[in-house]
Amino acid sequence: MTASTGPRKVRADARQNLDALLTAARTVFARSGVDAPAREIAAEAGVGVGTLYRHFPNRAELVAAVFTTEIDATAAAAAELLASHPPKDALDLWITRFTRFVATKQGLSAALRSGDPAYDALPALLTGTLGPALTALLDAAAAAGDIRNDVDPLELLQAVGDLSHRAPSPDGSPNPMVRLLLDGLRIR
Amino acid sequence: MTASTGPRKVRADARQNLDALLTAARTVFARSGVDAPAREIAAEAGVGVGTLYRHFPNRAELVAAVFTTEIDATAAAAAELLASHPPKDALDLWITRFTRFVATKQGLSAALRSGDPAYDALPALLTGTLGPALTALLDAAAAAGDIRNDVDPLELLQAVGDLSHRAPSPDGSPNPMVRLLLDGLRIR
DNA sequence: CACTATACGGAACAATGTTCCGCTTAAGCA
DNA sequence: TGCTTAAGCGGAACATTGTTCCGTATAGTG
Repeated sequence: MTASTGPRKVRADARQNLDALLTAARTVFARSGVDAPAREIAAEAGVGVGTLYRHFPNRAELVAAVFTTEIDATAAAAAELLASHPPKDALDLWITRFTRFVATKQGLSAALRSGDPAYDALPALLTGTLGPALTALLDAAAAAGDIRNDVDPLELLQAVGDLSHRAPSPDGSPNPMVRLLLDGLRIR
Repeated sequence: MTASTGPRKVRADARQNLDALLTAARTVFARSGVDAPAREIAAEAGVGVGTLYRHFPNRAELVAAVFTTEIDATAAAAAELLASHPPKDALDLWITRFTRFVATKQGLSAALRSGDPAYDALPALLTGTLGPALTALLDAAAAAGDIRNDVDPLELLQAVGDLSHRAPSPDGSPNPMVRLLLDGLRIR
């Protein structure tokens, strides 16, 4: 028995359109990058732009909504990796995964650092859910004496994002510059 | 006696307008960032947009023209630093200088990696003149056994640019993430 | 089945990069 | 010095985009 608070039920067509928009956005982002025109997404969803903006106050919110699931999964992976690998390996593996996530989303990296207020929601999403995950990894590796402990997780997260625009190499090996950055972290 | 090849001399007002545009662009870029509207730059120069586009085929060319001097100076600094410092120090100092240059130009870093074809001229300018400078520094430091020698200078240049968007700290100390990257380079 | 709040579509608006073109004027020449 | 003419100019006009607005359609509710 749901509370009697709701004045009305959400319209069925509204829910459908919302789903259609998310699906369309996923498709279009993959095809044309995160900067794809709103009209293109609306068209792909078979919906007017007005409907798009009714469901998402602006592009950034839509982008955020589309990637939330994947970001949450990435965050969750940190704990799993930590449970099944030595701290340093867990950190490396997780960073590689994060790198691949960013590199895979055309234009995400650029959007993240664009400074364009239209994309304000993205950094918040990333730091909010990935920040704690990375912090856990860094703490564990630092406790094991593998890496220095004077690095701000959020800064590192941002930095790795900055370096992750190149398409990932087919063999799955991480971006060489990210590797360099991680080497800088290591205590030798 | 100049050659008789020139069908006509460049008009005096054209040359003046070009100077005015460069000056105006420098001013506006400093005030509003590299993404400032073309109209704003034209207005600041007291000139129509048509004139702007007559002198520069697109925004990127204008941006490139404005920064060429400074970029050339930065490239030249490499040789000087190499002559007056141990290789490793020269490298550090130069990177710091480059970092400050990028960080100082609002939006330059974003423009560089935007992938927007409108800015294609910028990476070419940077890699073209700064690439050789950095190569010389890396070669010297590698020869001295200070750093690994398996790093692509252009990739490193790009990476440092990617990490240099934050405003430089007032004390002139380099970006911590750039520092980390350089630590990764070092042979310990 | 009627009523109404919700949601919709898409025209309209604003900002921006870039192109076009009729008018102006500096250079070259007599 | 005055003419001719091509170089150069200004800014309106066009195309693309993000976002807002509003008259119309309709799902939920009683």
